[in-house]
Amino acid sequence: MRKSPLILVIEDEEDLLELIEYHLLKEGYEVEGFLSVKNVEPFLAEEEADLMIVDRNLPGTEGSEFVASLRAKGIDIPVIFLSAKDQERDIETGFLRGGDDYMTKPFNMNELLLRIKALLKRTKNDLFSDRLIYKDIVLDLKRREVFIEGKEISLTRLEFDLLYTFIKNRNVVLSREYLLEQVWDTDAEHQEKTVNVAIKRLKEKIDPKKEKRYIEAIRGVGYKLC
Amino acid sequence: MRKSPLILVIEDEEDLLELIEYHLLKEGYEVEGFLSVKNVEPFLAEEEADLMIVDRNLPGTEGSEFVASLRAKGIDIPVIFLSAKDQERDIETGFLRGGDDYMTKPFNMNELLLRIKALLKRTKNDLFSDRLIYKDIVLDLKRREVFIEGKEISLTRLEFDLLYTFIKNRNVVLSREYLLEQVWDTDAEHQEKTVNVAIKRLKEKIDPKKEKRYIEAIRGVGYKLC
DNA sequence: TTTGATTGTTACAGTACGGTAACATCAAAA
DNA sequence: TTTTGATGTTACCGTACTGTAACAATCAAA
Repeated sequence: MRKSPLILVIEDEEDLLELIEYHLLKEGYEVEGFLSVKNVEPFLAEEEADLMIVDRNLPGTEGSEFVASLRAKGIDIPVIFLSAKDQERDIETGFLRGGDDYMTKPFNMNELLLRIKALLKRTKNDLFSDRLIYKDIVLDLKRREVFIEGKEISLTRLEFDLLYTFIKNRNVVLSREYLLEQVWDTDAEHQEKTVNVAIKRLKEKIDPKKEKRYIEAIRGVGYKLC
Repeated sequence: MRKSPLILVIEDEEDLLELIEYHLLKEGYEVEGFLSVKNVEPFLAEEEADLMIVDRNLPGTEGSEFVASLRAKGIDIPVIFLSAKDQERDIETGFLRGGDDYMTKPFNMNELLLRIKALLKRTKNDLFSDRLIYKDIVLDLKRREVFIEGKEISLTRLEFDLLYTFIKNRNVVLSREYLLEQVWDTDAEHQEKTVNVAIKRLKEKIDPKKEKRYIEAIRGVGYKLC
């Protein structure tokens, strides 16, 4: 695993790209540069980047559209946008998300480095507040992502909420009644059998080979995670 | 009482040890590092640690054996094991206890920090799990676990509820009628004989060698725990 | 010691419970 | 619209649990 953060830089002006890469490397970051959007996504399929620096004025795609398309696919990396002075106004109109930042060209390299540092720190702190870990299961609450032994698996809303409830109450036996209250709509009435099936489906996803037995049925009482 | 948790790190690679120490200190933990197993136990005799990070591949002793030997002496500190990739498989085969965790090298420092946080929080919470104790019997009500002389035994719903009722009413003679009311379905009618058999089965499980005689029959009246 | 009542033990059968799959329903996406 | 995926419902099966009855052991009083 990586010791220092990996930063992607997507910038079509080759000189500027090299300048940024140089400074980032000097700061001890790992850097991967791209002259266009083309090869970024395949790269991300292989490597987990910590931050992207994206020029908004790329040939072909708009930088912000590219980022939006990544987000639609669940790739959620904080971004620092580089934009021309005259685009400054657009910035405020929505495409910037909570974790993001931007700078207008021409910019001061020191300021960029400072912002990178700040952004990385911020996202790192976010991880602390939002991740729930049980054995080799990691739940990212904000992103609603689940990793088991480091590999991501996809859960439905119900399954995620169910697993979340179990991890929050690890080792405690939860009755079907309680689970229905916590996980299902409070107003809708459901049979307790419904819980059985939901748990069966969850088990199937988090432990398809039935090796781990994370969730156990406690006959006559309910279920528990142990 | 310590302000921040004390974490022991046992790792023979000096660089890695220093790296871990550095990050733990930065997170505000108190840290004590060891290059080998040798001085750990004397240290534990003096100081109460909250967590240990133990490399499984130490020169001389196997990390897990060392931890097992501590446990045999009643030193019961949660452990995060660091193991090489190819040892990953052993992990499941038993030496990992309920409170423990592990990571495979090379690992992500952030993830280690997350797991430390989670583990510390969990063990802290565990202290508050509500338990009912009678002599050497421990009932954990939320988890529905029963320990006798420290060893867990498994009870069915009926047996657990029965034992619970007895411990709640220790030294009091309980009539079969009362027990039927308390433990069995209130609506279903049962013979009083049913209680006899249920208690016989419970006795069998909590005292198979018939040494303890926890539950005693009071002729003509009922049963009591004494 | 004997006797009858009470309790313990065992075997057996019925039941309830949980797992599973198949189907139905619903909502969202294409 | 059609299609897809998510969720609820139902039915069925195997099994763990539990009630019952029959019998054995024990106890207490005579």
